[in-house]
Amino acid sequence: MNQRKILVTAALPYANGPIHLGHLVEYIQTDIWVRFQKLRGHNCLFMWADDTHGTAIMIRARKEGRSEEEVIAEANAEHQRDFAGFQIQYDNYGSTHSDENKKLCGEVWQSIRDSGLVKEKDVDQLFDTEQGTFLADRFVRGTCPECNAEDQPGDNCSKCGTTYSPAELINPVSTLSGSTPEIRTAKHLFIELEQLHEFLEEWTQSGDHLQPEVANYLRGHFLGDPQSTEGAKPLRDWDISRPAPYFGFEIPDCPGNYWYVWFDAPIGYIASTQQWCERNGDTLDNWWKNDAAEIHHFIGKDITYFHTLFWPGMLKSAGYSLPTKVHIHGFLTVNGEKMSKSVGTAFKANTYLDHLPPAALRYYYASKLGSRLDDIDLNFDEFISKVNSDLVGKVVNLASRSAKFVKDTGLSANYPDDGGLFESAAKAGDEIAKAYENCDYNKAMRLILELADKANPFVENAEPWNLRKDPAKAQELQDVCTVALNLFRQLVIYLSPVLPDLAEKTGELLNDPLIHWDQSQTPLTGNPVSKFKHMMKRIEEKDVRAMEEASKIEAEQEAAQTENNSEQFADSEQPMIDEPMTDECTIEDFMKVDLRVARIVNAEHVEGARKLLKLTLSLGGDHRKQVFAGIKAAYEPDQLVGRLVVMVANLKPRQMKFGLSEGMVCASGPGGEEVFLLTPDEGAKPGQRVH
RNA sequence: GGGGCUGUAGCUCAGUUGGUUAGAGCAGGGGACUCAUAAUCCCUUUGUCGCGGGUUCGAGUCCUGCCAGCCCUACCA
Repeated sequence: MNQRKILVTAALPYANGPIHLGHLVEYIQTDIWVRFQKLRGHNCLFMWADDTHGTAIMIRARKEGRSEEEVIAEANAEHQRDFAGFQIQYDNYGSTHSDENKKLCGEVWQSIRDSGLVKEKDVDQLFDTEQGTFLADRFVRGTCPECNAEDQPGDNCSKCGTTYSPAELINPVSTLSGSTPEIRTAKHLFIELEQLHEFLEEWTQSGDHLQPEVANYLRGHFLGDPQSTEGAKPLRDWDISRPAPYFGFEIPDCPGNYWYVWFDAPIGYIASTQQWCERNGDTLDNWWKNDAAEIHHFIGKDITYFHTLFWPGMLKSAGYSLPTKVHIHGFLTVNGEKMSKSVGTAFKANTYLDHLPPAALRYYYASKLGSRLDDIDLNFDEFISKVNSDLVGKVVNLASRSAKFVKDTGLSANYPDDGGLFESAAKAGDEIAKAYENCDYNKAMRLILELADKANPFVENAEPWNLRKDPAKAQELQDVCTVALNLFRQLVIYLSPVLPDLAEKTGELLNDPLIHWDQSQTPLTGNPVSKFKHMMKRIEEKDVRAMEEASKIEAEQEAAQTENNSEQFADSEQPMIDEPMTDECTIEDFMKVDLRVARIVNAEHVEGARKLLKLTLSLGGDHRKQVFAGIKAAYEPDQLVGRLVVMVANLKPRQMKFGLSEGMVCASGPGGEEVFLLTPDEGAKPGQRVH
């Protein structure tokens, strides 16, 4: 077999948060593919890194009062801890905030400049004057200019679906500071992607670089179809720079401006390779400028266009190899629902590991992952039954029901007649390998389990537990167990990209490490058999429940914390809907209303009145006012006497059924029992005017 | 608003270039066994293939309309 050179990447985890089970779909998918390629004897590297730049990390560092470097170093350590826990094995783990990356970004940038793809344009963007930063869309909320729905995101309205720019919002508010941002104009650099249209059309639509539905998506959405009546659509310019302040790399020939995070992030793949090369005496060109080397990216469908349009464009301009294939997967849902942090279904990697074994999730994902973009669902009932019945009940059971009968004798010296079981399973290896290669892991798992379903009946019919009772049948017993253990070993080799742990334990059991796919093609004979130890535990429902519970508690704690930070108040907009804002008034208008602090010196029920209380208010000295207030349902007179309120002191007196009312007390609320009197802060004195 | 994908047994999914009575695993029911982590083995029930049209000798498979779900929509869909 020709040894292939294969470089693999997974999307770079963002250094602003923990790894959760959704991320792990991709990372486990990638790890399985890499392990598979290595097992087949190929020269395969998994190059990975943290994605560290952008506004989000800058803001977070600022809020926590530490440097961005500290924030990303902590994330890096946490990420690598989680990956180790899930047995995800990479050859290098870098960071986009590295010297190597900075240098490479500069080189790529220069070639793009030299190709004449860069142009300057002025861009209007909202600027938070308190935080001193431009605001990305997701940091702005405001009233929809179309339907007047309040508290809508910066890019489109969740009520009416209109899309707009954040600058068009009525009453925009920065979610960072709560202040009103202003529009500022700044120079941005753009890459004219349209110049690469023909190349991208060619690259995306031919050569099996993309799954067919992705190629369709790109054509329908961005590129247009040159054959159709509408023809090709021009690609939009890509805004590649951000003005200071920004956490990232400053653009060398454009001081005060930084590369947008999506420029330097994918270059991080190359930078990570560079680090590996330096450590291993290899050269970058050997991997990134070599037609004999394949490059495979694994990503989620949300970042499709970055990897299928911008990234190939960048690589092309800079003279690097283009991706051999971009493998795109769907998202994870939990029990049929979108993962949700607040509900606690965004299970963190280390929360899972506190309660459950990594192999279980690896197998479960493998059994659900196909080569397409469908979302996969994590259903815990299915999870439990799949792991228990497939792995423990069928696969591991083969070893645990036969190993101890040959503990003293070891495997037979010659492989016995097994009715062709081993041979046909060996032949199935090609189809299983093909399924792995195509990322059809669910198919691979199905094929492997079919083999296990044939192996168990063999043991059943051979009845080793009866054979051992008759010393004359010792050879037969050894032969039966030799077959059972070889079929088991074969299955474990096929499963080893998914279950490296099981492969290792099987190697120990049979005193022959499993390191190559081809070991599945030849039976193992004559080897001693070690004492059988449990290889995999059944999943208990209570452990799953414990994890769910732990995750829910974490979610609640986090929610409580955000509330304490008064970071974001999720107040209802109902009051504003019930009583929309009135027309603008001038300061002169306002000054006509004489608001005064007043003390309630007497409060009493009014005979015959359903809603009213009669209040006597003191403005200090002898200034007294009598007011009838509609607060009977909300307050007892006793509660009121003595307290300070705010009143409209110069309101024209009004003759009411029960007497003259000489003002109003200020209160909010819709009425009835929901009336809330305004109280000045401590220190206010009756008679003081409210400005 | 535009676009992509999906819709097959209670659940998770297979169904190759359209070709006989539509399959598997799990779950459910019955039995066997006791070596094994209440594991295993045998037998067994279940389908208006989302709905409606069309092409065809023949459609789960191709075309079309509709419905439902999921996802995407670059600081201008």
